[in-house]
Amino acid sequence: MQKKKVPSMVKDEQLIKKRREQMIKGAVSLFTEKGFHRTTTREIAKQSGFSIGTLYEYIGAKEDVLYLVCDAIYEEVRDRLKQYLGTNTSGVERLKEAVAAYFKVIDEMEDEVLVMYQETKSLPKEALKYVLQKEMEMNDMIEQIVRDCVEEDAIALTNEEIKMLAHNILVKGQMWTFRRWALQKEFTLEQYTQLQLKFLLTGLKR
Amino acid sequence: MQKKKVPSMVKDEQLIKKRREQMIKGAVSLFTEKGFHRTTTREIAKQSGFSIGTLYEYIGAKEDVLYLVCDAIYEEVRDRLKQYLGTNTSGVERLKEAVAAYFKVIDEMEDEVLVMYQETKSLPKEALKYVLQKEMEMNDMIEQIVRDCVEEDAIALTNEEIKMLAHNILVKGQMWTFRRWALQKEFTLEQYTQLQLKFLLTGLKR
Amino acid sequence: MQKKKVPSMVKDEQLIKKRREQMIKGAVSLFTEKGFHRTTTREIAKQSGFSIGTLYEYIGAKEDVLYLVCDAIYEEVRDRLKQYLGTNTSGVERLKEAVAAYFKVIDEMEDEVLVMYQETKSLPKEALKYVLQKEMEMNDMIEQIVRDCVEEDAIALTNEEIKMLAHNILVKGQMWTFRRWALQKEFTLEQYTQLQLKFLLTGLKR
Amino acid sequence: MQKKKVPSMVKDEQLIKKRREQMIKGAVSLFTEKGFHRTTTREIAKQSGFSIGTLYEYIGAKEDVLYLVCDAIYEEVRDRLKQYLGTNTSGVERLKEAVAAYFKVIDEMEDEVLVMYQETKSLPKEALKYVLQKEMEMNDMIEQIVRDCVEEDAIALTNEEIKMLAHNILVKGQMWTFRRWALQKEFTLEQYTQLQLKFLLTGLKR
DNA sequence: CATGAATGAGCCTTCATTCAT
DNA sequence: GATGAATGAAGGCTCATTCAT
Repeated sequence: MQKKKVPSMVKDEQLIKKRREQMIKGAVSLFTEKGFHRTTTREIAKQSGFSIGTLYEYIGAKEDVLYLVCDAIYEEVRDRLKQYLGTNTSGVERLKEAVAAYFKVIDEMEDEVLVMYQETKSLPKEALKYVLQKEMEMNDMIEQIVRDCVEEDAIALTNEEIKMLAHNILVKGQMWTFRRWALQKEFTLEQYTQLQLKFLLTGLKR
Repeated sequence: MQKKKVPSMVKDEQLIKKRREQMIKGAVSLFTEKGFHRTTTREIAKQSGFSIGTLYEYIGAKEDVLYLVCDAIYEEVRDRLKQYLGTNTSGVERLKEAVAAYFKVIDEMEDEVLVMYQETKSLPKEALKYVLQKEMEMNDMIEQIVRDCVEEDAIALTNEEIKMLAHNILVKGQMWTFRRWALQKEFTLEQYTQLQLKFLLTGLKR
Repeated sequence: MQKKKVPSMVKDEQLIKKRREQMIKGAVSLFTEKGFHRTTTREIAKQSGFSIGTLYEYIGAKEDVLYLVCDAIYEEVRDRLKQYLGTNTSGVERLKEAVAAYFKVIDEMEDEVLVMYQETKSLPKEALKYVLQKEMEMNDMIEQIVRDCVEEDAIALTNEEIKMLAHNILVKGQMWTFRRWALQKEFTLEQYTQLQLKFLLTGLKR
Repeated sequence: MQKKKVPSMVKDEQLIKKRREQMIKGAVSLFTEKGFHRTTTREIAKQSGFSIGTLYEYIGAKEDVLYLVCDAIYEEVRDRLKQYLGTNTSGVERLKEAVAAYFKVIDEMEDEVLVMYQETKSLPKEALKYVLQKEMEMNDMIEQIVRDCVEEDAIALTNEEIKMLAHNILVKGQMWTFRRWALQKEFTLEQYTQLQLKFLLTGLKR
């Protein structure tokens, strides 16, 4: 699927990038605080450091901001994840490292992930599809890591089980944010990671 | 915490109950389709089968509708769950049955649960607290079932593990709705239940 | 001009009178507190001791309540004034007594007079005319008393002066209510009366 | 007391002033015709020559319009009055001129004064206080003129009498508007002024 | 006669978007 | 490119009035 083209009146690609970065940063903080719908375009413009007129030089509609935000977050989560993913280990160990890395990324980008997670549904259909595809790519990344384990005979899983496991891992990451009101009261990230890994893996080893 | 009193101009308690049931039903279908913020009070009234004026005879503000919806869903999930929970089995078997029952309830109330799940954050602070508490009660219910298993020596878990497991089970139920775009394409409820039970339990047995 | 007919669904004239008295009493207290426009018909009904449905059995529209209130107040002011007006004196003495009596009535009915005074303009045209006519009758009453003085040669005034004096007296009564935030801080009714009489009369005597 | 700050989204102070002047002009004509409560914000916007959206760029709430109107009128009355007040005369003559000037101003601003006079009570509490204070300033202005006469030995009055006289003069000005339905039928402004001056002064001279 | 639930026109206000400067 | 004043559709909510019981 094509990356959605967010329209801009401005030619200078460099400038577009810069302005949109300001925008995303401002928007995330506002969305975190009051959600997408309760945030006005004026507020976004102000928080981004420019006028409402300028905001609309770089987007076509308010929803584009949300799209940009979601897109950027996915990108960053993926990039950071790749960075953390040392490939020097293998088998279950690699899976554990991957999960821990994923959780770490999520924790670092708590607010962003939560926003993305809660507001995605407000995207217009086209954008939603695209973002959902990004989510599936994330899923595929995780799935691949699991699949590697299986192929290395480190664990034995059917194809369906692999898919399910990937979903589970993904959600366990997300729930660290959307259930933080309960989880982060009881566990540190490390505890959370260890416990979840235990639940995830125990019995999976040969 | 006190149940939030939603104000009504109408005195007949019976009627209030009836109208609010209409309201909740209408609202859920709309919230499912377009979300809380994109749904107008006029639409809610119409879908509920009465006028905008009448709607406001039974609520004080739009947010009250959301609260009523969330409250009703929790209540119904809990009631149905209790109904399904046959107490004739014990140990791990009982846990499995409970999880299956819980998943079944979630599946039956898909739309409702999804709405509640996605829109809860739009509640005003007081109402949010109350609803979050309901969520914790659900958590406690699951936790108790797990705890029973542990006390029967059916499984061995630390206190923290019990808590985490309860969270996991709860979320695994919810994700059936909020990831349905992926999960329900690949799995039937039965498959989903079986697979999740397998992941949940394998290795937990003595 | 005809007294405006306020429509009623009820036949029993006795009952109409009773209910409307309740209504006027309730309405005055509410209008005093929040003004005609900010008072709802529901509030009037409640304060009057019956339901909104019953209210509309005795009036045709909200404005009728205001009309009824204004009419009743004029009536009462006039009645009380007549009562106070001992006819045993004559000349300037009688004028002074009349003014003092008038001021006393105003003071006793402060709230009512103020309401009438401030809300009259909200009456529908027809009713306004009628009420304004009542005001003119009041004017005439005062004028007559002044005119008597002149005819008795107690004071010398042209016809125009008589008219103006009547207006002045009337307004001096009303201002005791609508400037009470200033006047009643500085003067008692007695002081106010004495001072105003002095201003009114000094120099008028032969 | 601080002048109430009416909020505006627009930054250009010059523009704010201009728009608010349009607004006040439009609002006065509407309030005169139908009163504050019966006038809608849309009507105000239209009459002012801009859209409802623009109206709200210059005020925070409908009541602000009323406040702006009242404030502006007081200001203008005071300014005009100062202008008319030639200081070349003294004693009773000066008082007479002042009263005549005041009446003239009132007559010129009939509608405005009447509006202010009748709708003041609809102001929110804070604004009401502020406007009442303006009224007291007016009072003080008149009082000072009277006091000057007394100090010049032109007339002899106790302190209380001075205060009362100021109130009387003020009200005699206002009544020219709120009793115009009667007074302006019978008198021209000049006649009214002469007669009132006569009543006011006769006997006050040494 | 009394009641009060139902109605919907209409109000105030917000805010995404445009466009002249 | 940047600005921010202008716009008006649309939303939440109120309340005078009606009418079935």
